[in-house]
Amino acid sequence: MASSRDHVPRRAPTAHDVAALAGVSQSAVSRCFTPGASISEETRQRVQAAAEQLGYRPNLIARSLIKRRSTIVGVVIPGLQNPFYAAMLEALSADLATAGYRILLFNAPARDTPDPVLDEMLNYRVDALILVSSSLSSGLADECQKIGLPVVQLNRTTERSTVSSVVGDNRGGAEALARFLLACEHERFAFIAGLETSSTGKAREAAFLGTLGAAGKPVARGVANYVFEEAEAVARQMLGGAEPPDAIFCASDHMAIAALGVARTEFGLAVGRDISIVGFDDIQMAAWPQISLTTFRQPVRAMSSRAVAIIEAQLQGTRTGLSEVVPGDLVIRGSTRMPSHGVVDLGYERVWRPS
Amino acid sequence: MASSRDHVPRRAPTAHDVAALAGVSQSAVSRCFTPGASISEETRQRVQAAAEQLGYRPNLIARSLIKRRSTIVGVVIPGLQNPFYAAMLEALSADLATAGYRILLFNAPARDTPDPVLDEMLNYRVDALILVSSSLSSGLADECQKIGLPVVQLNRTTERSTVSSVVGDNRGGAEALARFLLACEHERFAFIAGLETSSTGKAREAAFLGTLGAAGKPVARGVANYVFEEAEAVARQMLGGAEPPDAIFCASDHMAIAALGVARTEFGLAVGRDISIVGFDDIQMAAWPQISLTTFRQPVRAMSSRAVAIIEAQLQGTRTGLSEVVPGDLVIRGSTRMPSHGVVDLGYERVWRPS
DNA sequence: TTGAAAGCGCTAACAA
DNA sequence: TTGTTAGCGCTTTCAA
Repeated sequence: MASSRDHVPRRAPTAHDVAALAGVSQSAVSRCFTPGASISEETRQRVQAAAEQLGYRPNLIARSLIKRRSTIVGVVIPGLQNPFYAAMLEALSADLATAGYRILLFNAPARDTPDPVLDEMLNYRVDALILVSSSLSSGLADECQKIGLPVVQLNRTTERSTVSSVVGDNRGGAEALARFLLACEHERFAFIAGLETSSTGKAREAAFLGTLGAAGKPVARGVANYVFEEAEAVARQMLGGAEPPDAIFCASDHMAIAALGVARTEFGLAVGRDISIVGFDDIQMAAWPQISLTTFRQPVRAMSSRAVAIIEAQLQGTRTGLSEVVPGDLVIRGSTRMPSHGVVDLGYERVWRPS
Repeated sequence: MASSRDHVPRRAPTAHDVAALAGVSQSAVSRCFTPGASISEETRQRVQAAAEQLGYRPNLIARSLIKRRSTIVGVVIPGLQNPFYAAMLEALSADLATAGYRILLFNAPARDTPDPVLDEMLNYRVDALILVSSSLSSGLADECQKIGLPVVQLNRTTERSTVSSVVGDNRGGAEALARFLLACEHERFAFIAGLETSSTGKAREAAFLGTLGAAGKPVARGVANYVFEEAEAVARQMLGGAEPPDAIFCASDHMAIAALGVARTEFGLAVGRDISIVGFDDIQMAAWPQISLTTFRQPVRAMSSRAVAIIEAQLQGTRTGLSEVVPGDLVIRGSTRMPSHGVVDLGYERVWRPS
């Protein structure tokens, strides 16, 4: 049997312990670990040696308590199974790290106001909150504003003046897709919606229907809640119907890929000829050769860095309730016909930019 | 100009403020927010009312300091662009939330010992550390053990006795894939490796080469560092060579899908007849009809929950350095030929279980 | 440059 | 059941 002494969990050494060993005051130890502090080279050496010997590491929890800054940002984000969110989290992680922040993560299915969760985050005294595809209740929004906590919604708009938001160009993108499909000379249109409650989804739908309506085209509609399997089911039902659509716009790439699979493998359709299918986001997989999905890009990196920039601005000054729209491109791939005008070849990809 | 008074960020109310308003002691307020504490119904009401009025929320930072428990677990995880890691993070998030923990996230490219990062996490006094596909330096491992901090490596093995680990069945899986490809009567084998330094990758490669070697089959080899584009390049080069392989094992699904795309779209191969391509992980996309990749499954949910269970066990007792292998299945899809024996149809999927 | 002392907001004995 | 009293580990005046 191994010596049980090996397993005794000692408490971590404190600045006090280091001070005692180095023969200095505890505040000297603190100064040694504070960048701009006034401390002699000799003391610093002594302290550093003692700290090393003991394996001392400054307790950031204690520091946060005193400084009233945790350098932690709370990030609330839904379904990482959707590559769009995974990419967004990766971007946020990089941008926040650069700005000197850590992420306290909460990953949960998209809901409108995950209040109990947010309560938790606020109790941890995060320095700011980033809500991806979800929004704040008015009570919580007021509270955040009262204590000066920056909040930015990513991929959701809000009418609350105290909450900032960053979104892709939902209106412009959906309108472009509608015009693009018209340019491809399609006749029977369909839209597969995500969540009924999503401001983002509603904006895309309104712009798509509006543009098509102005051209005198009706649009069939289904709802798939941003769920892959539900999108398959909706597509299956649409394509199996009496007057199947020859152009489908799915509110996200993830759903569009589901529809694509159904059209190709279950209905044997030549996607890009018989039928065009488009999505929204431009996730990584949209560019895979087996997928090759035409879609409107939401520039994840740009959206993330704008969100972080807004937080930093809000943490400095007093400006609040900023709202930004990040523009994107309509990327043309193999899942659609090629229109006769507006196609611009950038070399590594084709985009649609009608005059 | 709006009244500047609107923007004054007041400090958040403390238990002290609540106590003053409610006319009780500060400790009464504390008790009111401590589940099992002894407090009269009347006081609790008064405190609750005051707390509500002020918008009080207990400061968990202060609580952590005193309790020496943060209820935060540090998670270090690489490339969320790889759906395997995104799924793993989602699973960890769910399991840790159930166990009452929050996640302090660090997302960075896979390296062996991201020490500066880990330093940070330890300074935040996380209650435990989960390292996905990366490992601890011996110095840090010792330190963690000294202060009784549970560490578990997920998807990496270790020889350090103080660090626990949870991995999929890398040996068994790679061996099964080798035997499977032999049963499919392939002749010219190739292996596309991930990172040369990954214990997981090495185990897969050794088992694959070993099994094939025992059958007298040589194996061509390339390295793609788990990067999609690199895998495409390696596949392109292999398939364009003099004696192209008719069976390729990629160390991850992500790379296998890259190879699949090249084989299908660039070389016009009938994958599943001319050539078989297999991966490892069974990510969501492997089941997409356009992909349909035969692969060995790493059960993400099971791995995550084992990791969390180990942490909880380690937090309770003294057991340390546990090491678990979570079994998986070889899932047969369209990217391979169908062997003449061992195929078991489960209804929703086919797996390979030779007698 | 240094140390002493007073907290940051809370929990946990200990008395009352 | 309550209030009083020490701290948790650190930063930050303030004197020395």
